[in-house]
Amino acid sequence: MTKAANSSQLSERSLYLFKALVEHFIQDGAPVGSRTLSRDSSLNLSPATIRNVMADLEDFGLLNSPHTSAGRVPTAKGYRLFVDSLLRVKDLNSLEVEKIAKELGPENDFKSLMHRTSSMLSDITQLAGVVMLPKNEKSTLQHMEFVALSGNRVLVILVVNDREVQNRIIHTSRAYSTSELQEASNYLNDIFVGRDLNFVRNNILDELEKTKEQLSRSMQTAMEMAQLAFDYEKSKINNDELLFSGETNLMDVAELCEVEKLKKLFNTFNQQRDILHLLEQSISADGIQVFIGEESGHDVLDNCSVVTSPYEVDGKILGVLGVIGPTRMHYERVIPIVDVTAKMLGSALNQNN
Amino acid sequence: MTKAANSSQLSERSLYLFKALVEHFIQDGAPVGSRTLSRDSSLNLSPATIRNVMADLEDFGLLNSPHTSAGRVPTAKGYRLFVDSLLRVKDLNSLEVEKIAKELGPENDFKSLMHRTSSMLSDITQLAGVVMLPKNEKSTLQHMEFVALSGNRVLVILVVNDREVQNRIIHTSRAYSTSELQEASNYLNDIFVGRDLNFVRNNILDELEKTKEQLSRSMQTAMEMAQLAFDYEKSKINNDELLFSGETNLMDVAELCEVEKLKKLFNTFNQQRDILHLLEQSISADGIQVFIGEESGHDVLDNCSVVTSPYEVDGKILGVLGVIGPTRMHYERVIPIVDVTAKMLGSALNQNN
DNA sequence: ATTTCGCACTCTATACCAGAGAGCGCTGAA
DNA sequence: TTCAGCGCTCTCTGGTATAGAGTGCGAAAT
Repeated sequence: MTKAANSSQLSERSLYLFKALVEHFIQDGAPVGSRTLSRDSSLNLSPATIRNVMADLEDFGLLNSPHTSAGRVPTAKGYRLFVDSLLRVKDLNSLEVEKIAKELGPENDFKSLMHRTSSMLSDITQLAGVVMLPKNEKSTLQHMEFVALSGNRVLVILVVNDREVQNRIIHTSRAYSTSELQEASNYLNDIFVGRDLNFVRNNILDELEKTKEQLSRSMQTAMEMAQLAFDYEKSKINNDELLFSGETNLMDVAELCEVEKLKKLFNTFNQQRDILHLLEQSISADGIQVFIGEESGHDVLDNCSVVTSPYEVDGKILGVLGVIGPTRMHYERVIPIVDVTAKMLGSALNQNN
Repeated sequence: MTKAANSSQLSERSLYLFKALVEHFIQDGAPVGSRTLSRDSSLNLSPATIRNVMADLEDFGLLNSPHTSAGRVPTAKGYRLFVDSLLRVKDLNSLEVEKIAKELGPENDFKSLMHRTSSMLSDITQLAGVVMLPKNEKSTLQHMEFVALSGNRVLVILVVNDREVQNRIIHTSRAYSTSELQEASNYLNDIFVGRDLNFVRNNILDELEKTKEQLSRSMQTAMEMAQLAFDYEKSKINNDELLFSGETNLMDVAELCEVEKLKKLFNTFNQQRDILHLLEQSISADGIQVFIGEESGHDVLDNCSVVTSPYEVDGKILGVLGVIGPTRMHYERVIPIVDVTAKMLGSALNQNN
């Protein structure tokens, strides 16, 4: 064992070679051997020397041989070191920045802005993009409205958080006139606008009791109707919190070209649970985060890395976006892309909503 | 050449054997040879005889040998004959019908009803489900509403066709009060409710001119605002006309286990164009339709069949739904499933909206 | 002490070959 | 008309040989 390995501290040269190896592997995808590295790295070292160094790196758990006589491949720990300490992030060229800016223009409404962000991410990186929608825990009622439909049905529209419009149809026991519904919504708006949605939900009944005497019979029914609407709102699970794009790009990635793996991965995307969990980890940490392969704890992501960044408006984090690709991705490009996109989405949301 | 081949009319027996062969192939996916067929078919014929029959069937273009000495496989034409004339559709067992009915219960709103339909189709068939949303050519304005938001923004809500809620945010030059907006929407509702959306779009300006004198200045601005909203509505392309589910199920299908094919197929799904075109063909024909493999003209669907049925409310066809799977699918099961689903979706829409 | 060279060894990928098995078409007999 | 038999074709499987890439280690060189 060489000095480097004993000192539990890798030499400058070892790190340099390690970096070269990782870059080479990211480029080619093939395990890289001593000879290749000797040829390509600017240090003039013989393959034999490099073999010694690589043996050290393997002792440190940074490298790994798929089998006795293949080249070496970075481990998850190796990628970690690479991403955290060795990686030199490239600046995006102005053309790319421009493209991002164009996609995230202010002429989009909220939902389509999110969609565009996701598909733009996948497009520009040629990997899979994902955007986590803001969690609507702190939903504030902005406006509510009833519209009479045919056949004893009433359309309830809720405007929430200055941005989101929810609607559902409820069936009522009798038909309501437009003016009745107008009256009802005016009354409810007066009381509840600006309040938290949970508060509204919990207090509709109380309010109903409190004002029972002074309300006309028709108004009471209207209130009950509103309650119905909110009960629904409660039961409605937010099952489309994640937007994916470009999953098919992952089919081009050599590491994932087995149908079995792809199926598992795609199913994970569809279930959303695991990915959601992963993204939620990143919502608290600020700035770019990189999850590498098995690190994440989800074995479906074995050969995958996830690069995420929260996006925020007025310093308040709304959600997380990111890119999913093979561990062997071009971090130096993907990281700034995710970074810039998060910032631009933030400012687009700011001026737009 | 035997008599059967000359008479340009296949014998009863030939057809029986053909049917047996197709069923066998659908079951196993492996080319089926004369011996197998001799063993499994209830006719007691020797492999040699069956070989003669199979040769006839091949002359008719119904069968095909992948290579000299494999079994036979049905051609597209063969599937066509099978589906059109030989197939005996199974009745669904009550359990399955129940399951479909449960998923399409009336407690769903329009959009989620469509989603459920699609995912139910894929779930029950273990193939990919697709639902084409109603084309909104004949959109009738049901109600419109303006809601003031912060910062000179106004939320415009359109209720269309007794069912669909559209909304967008427009930026205005000044802030409007709630009562101003109320007044504006009342006015516009009076004029335009029940009219076609295109009519509204085209006549807003006229109406504005006509009533210029009698309107207050603020009302005029409100009208302009409405026009803005409708201009947007026009530019908004309907890019989510198709809902897919269970694409990953196709990964289990042996015929499609090559990554390249899958990628092409998935990309086709994402582009929607080709599939949309296919489904539109089926909207005019009433009842179940089966597109088999290359027949459809889209070579991505080489090994795929598409089973579709339009769904209707009050005898008016709203859209099309269906299942996409390998040519080698269990038609006798899939066809009634699609059929029943279309009918149930129709009645769910009827009582629901 | 570090670097390098040389050599033996290991593992993979590829091609090639042989034998088995499945299936076909054809012919001639029942 | 049916069917048994025969020769032929094609695929699949497993075994073997070979080339290539890369390692590890000891000895020589710097």
